Amino acid sequence: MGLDALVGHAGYAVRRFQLWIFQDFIKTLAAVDIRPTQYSVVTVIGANPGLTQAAVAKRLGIERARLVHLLDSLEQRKLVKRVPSATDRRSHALHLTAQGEEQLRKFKRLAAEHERHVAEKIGKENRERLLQILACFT
Amino acid sequence: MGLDALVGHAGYAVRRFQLWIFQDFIKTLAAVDIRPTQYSVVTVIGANPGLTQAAVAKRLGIERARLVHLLDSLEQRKLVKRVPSATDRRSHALHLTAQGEEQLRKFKRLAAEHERHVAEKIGKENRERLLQILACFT
DNA sequence: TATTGTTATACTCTATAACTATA
DNA sequence: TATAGTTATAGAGTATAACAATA
Repeated sequence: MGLDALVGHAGYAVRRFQLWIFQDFIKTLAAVDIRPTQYSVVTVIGANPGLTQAAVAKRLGIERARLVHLLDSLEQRKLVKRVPSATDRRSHALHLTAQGEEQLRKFKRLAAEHERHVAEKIGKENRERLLQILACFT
Repeated sequence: MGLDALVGHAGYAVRRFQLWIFQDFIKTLAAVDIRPTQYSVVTVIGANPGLTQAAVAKRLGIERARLVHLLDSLEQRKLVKRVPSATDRRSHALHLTAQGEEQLRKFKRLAAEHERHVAEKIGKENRERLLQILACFT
């Protein structure tokens, strides 16, 4: 069975690849129950303590409304905390808890393992090339 | 604001790229009201008339249950028809209508235009490299 | 007036399970 | 018993709009 025009479409290949990569990520981090979006949120807060919700949402391309629920869940799990902002009473400063910092190190180790799966799948050099080509989207 | 570990993750870049590419596809084909998944279904049926629903679903990595609704919509729009199979009364042979064939040519012209947008965004050679790297996922 | 976080709604997509009619 | 198509449901993800508190 032929795919005809789909073979020449970057979007089709990228979509299939993205599905594979997310499935592997979810499986590799299943023991800590962290999904790709959760990982991106915890990582960005860990690297930039004190950010507002609006700033995180904008940087990661997530809707503000969706981030509310993501943070609710992460806060319940004691990984993240919302601290009242000192300068703007509308906004929250986001921080990792001590437990969040500790867990993040574990998440990163597992994410690195996932990344090795990617390298095995498409080749180490191809993975590097891919990151270079798509650097403008990060 | 830094992304920390996210910068080195292929999955993050691929996800952001995929969102961009789908948005451009949807916008470029808005005049004919065709989304990426619909395009992939019509294209595969056009290139392989007579396929069963199960075969299309498996080839494109779509759930059988979801394909039912996709085909309902495409059939209502007179682009696709379900023909009773001659050999297996459980299954349908999928075909494009005459109108479907005609419309598909228009879809392909617009999809090619979208593909040029991709080439402009990441560069012609990078697009080629990307297709080569991800060929194993099609 | 505009922005922050929140709530609510709707629609798409994904993942299942179960049903029917066939094989 | 297994498979093809269908129906139904639940959970993510996306896209909006609107609201209260605050700037």
